[in-house]
Amino acid sequence: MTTAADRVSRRQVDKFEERRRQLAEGALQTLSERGYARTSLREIAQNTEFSHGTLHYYFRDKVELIMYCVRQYKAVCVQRYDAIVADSATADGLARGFAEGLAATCRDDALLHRLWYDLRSQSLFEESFRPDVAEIDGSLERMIWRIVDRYAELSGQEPTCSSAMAYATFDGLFQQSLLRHLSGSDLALDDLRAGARHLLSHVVCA
Amino acid sequence: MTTAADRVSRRQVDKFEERRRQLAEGALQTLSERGYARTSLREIAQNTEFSHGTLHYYFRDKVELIMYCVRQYKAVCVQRYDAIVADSATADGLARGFAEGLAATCRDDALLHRLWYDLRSQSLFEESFRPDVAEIDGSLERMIWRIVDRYAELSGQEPTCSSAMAYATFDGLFQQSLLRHLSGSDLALDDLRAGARHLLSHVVCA
DNA sequence: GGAATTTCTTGACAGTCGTCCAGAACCCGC
DNA sequence: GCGGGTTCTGGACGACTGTCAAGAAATTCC
Repeated sequence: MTTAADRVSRRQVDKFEERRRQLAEGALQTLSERGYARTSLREIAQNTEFSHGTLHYYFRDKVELIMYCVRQYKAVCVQRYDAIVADSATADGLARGFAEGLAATCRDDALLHRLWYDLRSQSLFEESFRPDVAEIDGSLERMIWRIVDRYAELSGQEPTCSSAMAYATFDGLFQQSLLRHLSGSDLALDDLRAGARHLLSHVVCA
Repeated sequence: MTTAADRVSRRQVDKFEERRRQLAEGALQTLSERGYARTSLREIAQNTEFSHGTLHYYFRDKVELIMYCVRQYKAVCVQRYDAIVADSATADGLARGFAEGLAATCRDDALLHRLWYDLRSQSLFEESFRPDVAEIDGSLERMIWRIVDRYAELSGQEPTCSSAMAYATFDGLFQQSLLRHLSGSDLALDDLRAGARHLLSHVVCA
């Protein structure tokens, strides 16, 4: 049964979680504009309607806030491509949809992914970042593998490499494209599209 | 002709440059251990035999020091693989040498390359970093391309992708391997070797 | 409406940061 | 060994950082 105290506590927990989510959303925005190293808690708070003290009411310290943000980022990031897998009936259609999806992500969410690469680099130095970063990396790898696997299936071929390999190469391609796109290159997105399709056709064989 | 003043001035310039190089070397060491965001000028100075004030005698500000370090890193980094190209007489020998070179770099210079990925991420936020980062990225791309091109030549095949594509994928592979290696994975180096050979055989065709 | 609890603000704290500068220490030609 | 230039030191400065706690404000409950 549910006591009155449980109901109260439950609602408080929900409100608490909701505010955490809301604060993390603002933080994610500020972080993606300024980068991890240059963003202070006061700056994050200024882009919300709360004071900097509030951040310490909802998060123990800066690391906990950052990691909460990263996990929130992941949720948005991964599922985008599963619709493409579900909607594509031919290998070529999947390839086209995937390439377009990557280009759209690079164009529309450039700042968020810039932050992702920043935080992944930080995790090379800050061990406390690694578990969450590894988890996101893993879910991205699985996402890429669903694409590759479905592409192989649709084209009646077999993947020629491991999922780790596939993820590493697609990630490298995306990262390089992001760098060029943010540097103002007009060709970056087209090259990303072409590169993705080329890569996809090379990770499978009959 | 060379005047006495010229000789004096010349020697001073040399000494000045030599000390800059020496300070940058120490800075590179400290930076690679702690990362860009966590390394202060005082900390850099403490790992040399000089005081923190000296850094500002030889470098205008922190950015100039960092960029000087990065350029020094580049010089060490690129040429390593050209010997492999020159020494390999067969396609398979080149592939083996290249794969072993990548694994050795990942093992021996992990911290330096961790710093490279850190600084490249920083360049996504700090525009003043971009020219130097882009230049290093370009020289790495050319280095990779010399490998691929020579491999195609030795195996009587043609490259199937652009040099930008080749660099992006090999870089992605290396970066992922570095992350796993630094996280303590024993398989990282072997996977890197295998991945590199696999990738190399797939960027060419008859 | 008043008491209790949650939520939020504000200011302070102890550090650290990059930068600057007055002057000490050193080097070198004369 | 003296003088002038180069090299280096170490302290000071103001700005900024993450963290904390005391209390104001808002909300909730009876």
